[in-house]
Amino acid sequence: MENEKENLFFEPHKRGLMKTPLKESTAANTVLTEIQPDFGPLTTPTKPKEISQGEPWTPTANLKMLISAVSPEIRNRDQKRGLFDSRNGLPETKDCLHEHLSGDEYEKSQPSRKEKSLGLLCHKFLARYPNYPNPAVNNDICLDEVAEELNVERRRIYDIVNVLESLHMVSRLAKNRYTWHGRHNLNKTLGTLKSVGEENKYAEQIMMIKKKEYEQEFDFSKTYSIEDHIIKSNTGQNGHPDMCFVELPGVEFRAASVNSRKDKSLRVMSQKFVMLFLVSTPQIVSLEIAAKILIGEDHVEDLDRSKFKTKIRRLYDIANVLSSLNLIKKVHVTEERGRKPAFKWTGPEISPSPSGRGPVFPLPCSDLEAKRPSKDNCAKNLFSTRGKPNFTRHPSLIKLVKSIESDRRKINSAPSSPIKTNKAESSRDLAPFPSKMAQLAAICKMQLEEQSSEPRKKVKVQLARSGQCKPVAPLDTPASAELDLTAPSLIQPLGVVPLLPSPLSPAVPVILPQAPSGPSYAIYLQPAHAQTVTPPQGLSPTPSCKATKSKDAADATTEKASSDATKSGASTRPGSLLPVPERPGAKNRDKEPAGERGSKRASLLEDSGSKKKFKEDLKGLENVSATLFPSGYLIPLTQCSSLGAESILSSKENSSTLSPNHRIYSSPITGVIPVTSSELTAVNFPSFHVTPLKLMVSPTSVAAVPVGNSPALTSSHPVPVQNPSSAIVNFTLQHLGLLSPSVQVSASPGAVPVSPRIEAVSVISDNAGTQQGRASRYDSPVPGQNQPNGQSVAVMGTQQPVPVTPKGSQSVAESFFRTPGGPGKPTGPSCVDFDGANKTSVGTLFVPQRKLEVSTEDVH
DNA sequence: ACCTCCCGCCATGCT
DNA sequence: AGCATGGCGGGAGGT
Repeated sequence: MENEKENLFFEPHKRGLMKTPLKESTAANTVLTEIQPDFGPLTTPTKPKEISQGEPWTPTANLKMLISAVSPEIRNRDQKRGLFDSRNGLPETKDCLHEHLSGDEYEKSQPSRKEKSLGLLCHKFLARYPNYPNPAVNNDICLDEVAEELNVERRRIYDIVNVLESLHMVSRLAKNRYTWHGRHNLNKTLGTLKSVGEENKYAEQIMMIKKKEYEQEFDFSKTYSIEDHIIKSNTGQNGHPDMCFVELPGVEFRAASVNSRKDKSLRVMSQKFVMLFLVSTPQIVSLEIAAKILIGEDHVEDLDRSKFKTKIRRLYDIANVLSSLNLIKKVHVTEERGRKPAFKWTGPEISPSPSGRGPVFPLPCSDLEAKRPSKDNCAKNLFSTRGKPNFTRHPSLIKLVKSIESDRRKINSAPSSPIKTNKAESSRDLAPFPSKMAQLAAICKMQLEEQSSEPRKKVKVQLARSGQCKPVAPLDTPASAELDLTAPSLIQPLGVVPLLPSPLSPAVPVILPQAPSGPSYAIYLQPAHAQTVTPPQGLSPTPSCKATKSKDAADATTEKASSDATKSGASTRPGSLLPVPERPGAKNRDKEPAGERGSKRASLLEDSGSKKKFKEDLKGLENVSATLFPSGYLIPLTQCSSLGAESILSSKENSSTLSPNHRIYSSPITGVIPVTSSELTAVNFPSFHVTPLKLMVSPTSVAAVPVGNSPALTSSHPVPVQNPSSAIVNFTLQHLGLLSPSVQVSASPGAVPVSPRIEAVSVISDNAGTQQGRASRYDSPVPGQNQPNGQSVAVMGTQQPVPVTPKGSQSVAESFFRTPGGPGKPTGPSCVDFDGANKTSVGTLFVPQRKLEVSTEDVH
């Protein structure tokens, strides 16, 4: 066991699969083995089981730290008890103990509760895998095995995996299997989450709650109602509550989200919880506030105690895992009332829309539910649609998303279902889609903004980039490497890019630029359409894309496209996937399945009418461009139209496989990127200083990150986009008005002058270089692999909660988000409401925060 | 007495 | 029916 470390990348499950989950007693032996050696020095209570894991990847630093943090107490106890032998080879001892000991003794001997804590368990779990796994290696995780090895019930593993999944550190492959991604996508994910959090106005909500509390202290009970309303409205509208799982672009998260319950709490709660940290200025979030916000809908005050308590319990679970990841640490906030447990973000600073623009997009659940028959209601409990319809996203979007998800699920989820071979595939298939949408949306925004100023080229570039990024980052190792290379150059990426292509090309053999991408997209989209029934425009985004593509490409048949896409996916993976020996067949299967999926979907949905619908829709929309982005993802279409379409296509393609081409394009894109950032900024943070940074970042991200998706964009745009036309317009206008400067800036990332005002705020004087530096800060264990994404780390200066502009920004945002799903209808009215709400909220924002004294005490 | 949160029942969903 | 997931909250360990 010990030897295992040998490999740089070990395979997670080296062991045979044993199914039986053992309980501690039984499994004890096994378990012990597993634990890492790293601890060595420490007496880690836990079992050292496998040493192997630790080393290769991350420098064990993380583990050590974690362990040290966690374990000291435990160790001591353990030692006392003698139960643990943390050292290796002890398992036996343990067993003996058990056997010998009689009831009481035995029990005593058993690990104390702490030893069984989720946090510790999580450390053990994490210790098994490198932070930056080699994509080439098989990184599958067998839950049963892990449970056995760690000697815990499977239920606990689910808790961990669910949280990790929310961060896209793992993704579900199949029934009992997950794929370990490590921190490769972490920054990107965080960036996306931040963007989404901003969209949801979490910061505002937090302030409101604090304010409320503050008032309460003074017995201003009345304020509650008002505030509550506000909160509710925000939540609902913004969609927090509604939000479903936020998916990232590249990584194959799609798979992860597959499960039926996907949207449920733990995962979503985890993401929301993280969002709170990313959005709040002090980056300290108390459990109480988090619980209130997460509960959202319910009247905060009214919350039943039980519900509140339950929420808190869950938050502890999540916090334990996040703590193990070193993303947060426990602290206490002292307020007038007293000390409250809270957590402080200790993870990397994230720029709102770090690298990717498009990758992420939150899935809207609530609305869809209603509309959709689908069983999976996103939020059964938490987000309950019930309370209010919240949605950040338009119904149409939601529908799309759901449909997509459902498809995915069907495809992926089947527990028994064969494992998806490569992430690449799956990710490409599914992931791209969403991300693309997001990207598109972002692009559109950009375009809109830029319209005035800049030409489409940028747009295209961006698109291309986005496309590229996604595919590349997650999957291909090589890509990542390349990316890394690129990163340095940042702005100059262009030059770099070219290089990449060649390397990539090998990896992604077949990928035809457009063909692959096109098809794949189409596939996804269609289903949605079909299922959704939705309005043509709104839903069709994907389809539209296809349509566009098809148009561009000469209407390749969807089927072909799908097939191509599949192929491409397969091709893409190669590099990354290789590792998995077993699966050669599987891969094929997977591929095929994908193809099938695509074909099915396509055939079913697309062919039947989706395409036609799309076209029609498009026509209706008028412009092709519009069409492309049907639902608003791409909203900007009109303006972008010609360009947009192309860009879209390219992006899609890129995303899927084209990496090479895309990359190439992307380089140019750099310019593009900026735009994205601007968009993001505009949307989310118009007021915030972020913008500048973003700009900076974006380039970097682009260059650096293969993934390319701009989470921010995605997040922000995705939902909103739906009604492209109106919404977009509004956006644009607003942005221009508010953001214009930023926008411009973004537009010309490198050279372009920054908008004066914003700039000042952001102070981005740093240029690309800065970006990079920041970005990497956090992780770097594995240089090469590190994230390609590289989100820009742009750190924003301080963020202030509510800058002056908030209102405008909000309104804008709202419009996006809100956009009524209806394809045709832009969301006028709804928006209004929001605005009102928002404004209110805005006012609220200023609410005095309480003084929080944070005593950073570490817990554990 | 309160904070944490483990534990495992049992609902949910898929096969 | 059987199995995989995972919501949920009782109640116990810690402090």
